[in-house]
Amino acid sequence: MPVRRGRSEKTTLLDVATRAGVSAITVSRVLREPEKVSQDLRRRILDLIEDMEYVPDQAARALASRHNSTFGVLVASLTNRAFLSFMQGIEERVRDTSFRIQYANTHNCIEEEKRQVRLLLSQNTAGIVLGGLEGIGALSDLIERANCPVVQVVDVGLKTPGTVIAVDHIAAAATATRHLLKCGYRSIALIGGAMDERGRRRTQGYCQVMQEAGLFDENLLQSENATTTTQMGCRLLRRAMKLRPDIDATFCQNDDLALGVLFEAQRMGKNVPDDFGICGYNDLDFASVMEPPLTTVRIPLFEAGYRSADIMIRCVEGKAMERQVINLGFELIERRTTRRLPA
Amino acid sequence: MPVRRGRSEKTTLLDVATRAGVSAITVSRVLREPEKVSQDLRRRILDLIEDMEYVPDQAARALASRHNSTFGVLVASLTNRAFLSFMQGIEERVRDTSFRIQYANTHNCIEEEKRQVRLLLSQNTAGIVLGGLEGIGALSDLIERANCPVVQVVDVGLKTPGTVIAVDHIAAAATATRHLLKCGYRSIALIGGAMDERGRRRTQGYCQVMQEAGLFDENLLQSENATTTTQMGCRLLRRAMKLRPDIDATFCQNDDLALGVLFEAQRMGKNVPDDFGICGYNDLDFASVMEPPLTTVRIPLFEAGYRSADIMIRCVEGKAMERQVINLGFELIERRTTRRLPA
DNA sequence: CTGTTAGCGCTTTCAT
DNA sequence: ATGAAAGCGCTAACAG
Repeated sequence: MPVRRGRSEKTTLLDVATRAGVSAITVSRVLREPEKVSQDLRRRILDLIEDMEYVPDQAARALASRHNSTFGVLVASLTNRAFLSFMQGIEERVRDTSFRIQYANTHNCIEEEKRQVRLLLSQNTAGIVLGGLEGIGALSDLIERANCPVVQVVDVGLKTPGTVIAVDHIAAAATATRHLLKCGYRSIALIGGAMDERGRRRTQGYCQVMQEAGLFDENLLQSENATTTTQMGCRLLRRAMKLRPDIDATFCQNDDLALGVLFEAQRMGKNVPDDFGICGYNDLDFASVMEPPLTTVRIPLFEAGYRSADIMIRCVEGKAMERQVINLGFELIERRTTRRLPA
Repeated sequence: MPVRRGRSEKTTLLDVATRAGVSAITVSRVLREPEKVSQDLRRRILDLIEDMEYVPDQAARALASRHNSTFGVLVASLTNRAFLSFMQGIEERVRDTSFRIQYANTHNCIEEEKRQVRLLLSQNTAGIVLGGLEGIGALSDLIERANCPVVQVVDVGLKTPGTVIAVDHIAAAATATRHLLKCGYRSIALIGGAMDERGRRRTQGYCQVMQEAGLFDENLLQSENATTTTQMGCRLLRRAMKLRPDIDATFCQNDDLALGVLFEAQRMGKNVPDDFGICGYNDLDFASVMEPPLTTVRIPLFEAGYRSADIMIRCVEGKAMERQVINLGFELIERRTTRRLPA
């Protein structure tokens, strides 16, 4: 390494102990079980630690104790705004604790998921959060054998060991589609992104409702297996209109897409919501202030992250919990990219 | 811990060595310096490793070698889309290497920055990336003493030790403002977000140009010291118009804000770009497909992330480099939220 | 090319 | 309430 070496060899526990005239273990205790050390001594050592700028070596700690204080957070992709909310939730809960977070991105690849989970497990990670991964099935063996809490954010009804924060994408998508029907739209296109588990479930919810209504048509399904973007929304709407020029509404699998659809619809000279309805998904920040404001389905992703972290922390701290399944629910937020329901 | 214990004690290097009838160090070598072990033996051991599902213990490795294979990435906040691009760049470069990434969020707090950097340094982190932090000055001591590469993404002209990826926010903001003036707008408001270092510099660039033009007015400055959102864009435009109803253009410090300004301007019945010009910042994904498409300044954040990681990796791999300063530049992208320049 | 010895910095376990 | 001894799983340094 071409890099300048730190000038001072770093301070160790022993250095502090020697200076304090005690043995290493006492200093160690001050840090981890302060109540087991007498007032005076404790204070003296604490001062010394500050003075000497002693910082414990996590590697040594992890090796000796076989416990690690980092949580592993695995998500399928970093590109999506939805994941940002999720990560923010985790962050918020972990903040001001001594836990650290290691994020990894599996790029929607099952092999990579396995590799990463195996890696985390072998490092005595304090806990693992799996957000929106693909290989639920493939992972269950690993998860069962885990000796740390594993929290997964997955769709309702998917079987998996470990604690589950569930989101019901099928029901949410069905609700959105049904809403569009109630508003009187008939040719409702589905504008979608990545065909991961969640995407497939949303598609399924949409298809069920459309079939029941006798309005299903494959040509109404437009998606690209990639991260959703506003640009993609524009592109997919154009593509859909070519196949079915009579389309009078879209259910978009993400508000990003919906934003694109709105702009593209404006370019096409359509009047939203009278001629053309739009329903989004996720209630991203801009949804409420678009013109017109976007009707969308809100999934509490921040909360999902927050509670994932909370579960891990409680578990590690011994405030145990049985394996549990938490359903976060969803909410249809009716704004003005869809017509008022006929009275 | 209430959690089920892993059934098998985990396999160690020694286990593999014993089974192979060699000493531990040989197995260790197979993993780290395979060329130093004979073909046959190497293959035999590799098979065994696979068979026994041996995964090296990173903590032990880090402790023994005093090297850690994770990079620390410190950013001021996770909420901003700009950081997402940056993180994606890092991710892309680190992908398919054996390095791991540990992100931390300093919540725009200098104390927290110090704490985190100190922590990373004490853990023999392989490298550190500091993205858009506040305490450049406060950190320089720590950075100088670092024994690993430290890459900072900061504004041009800020003095700091370590390698720097520089962005010239003053010049970029000045260019944007000048463009609006050239288009013939006169009452140009500044719509801003977090007053961190970058924000202040952008403001500075704007102020300089407006002052030179004799058009500066404090009432044209509208900002909230918080993460930019589309909603904030709407709010700030309304606020600005109250103070200066004659505003005919805005320079927004983020495209998020610009999106909000566009919607709000539409609600006010303004005609963009004829009555009202908008210039954004960052060229986020939706900028090119808005209606009308957004004039904005592109800062290559993905590239900043990619190159940060690249520098660290090269440095660690010994393909050394002197401390360097890389200026990524910026680009004004003229679209249609600003009038055509008079010919 | 392979092995021996020592020890990274901390915590565990058992004593006092 | 404090300490001594041992060792976590691995790699550095030196031998052969």
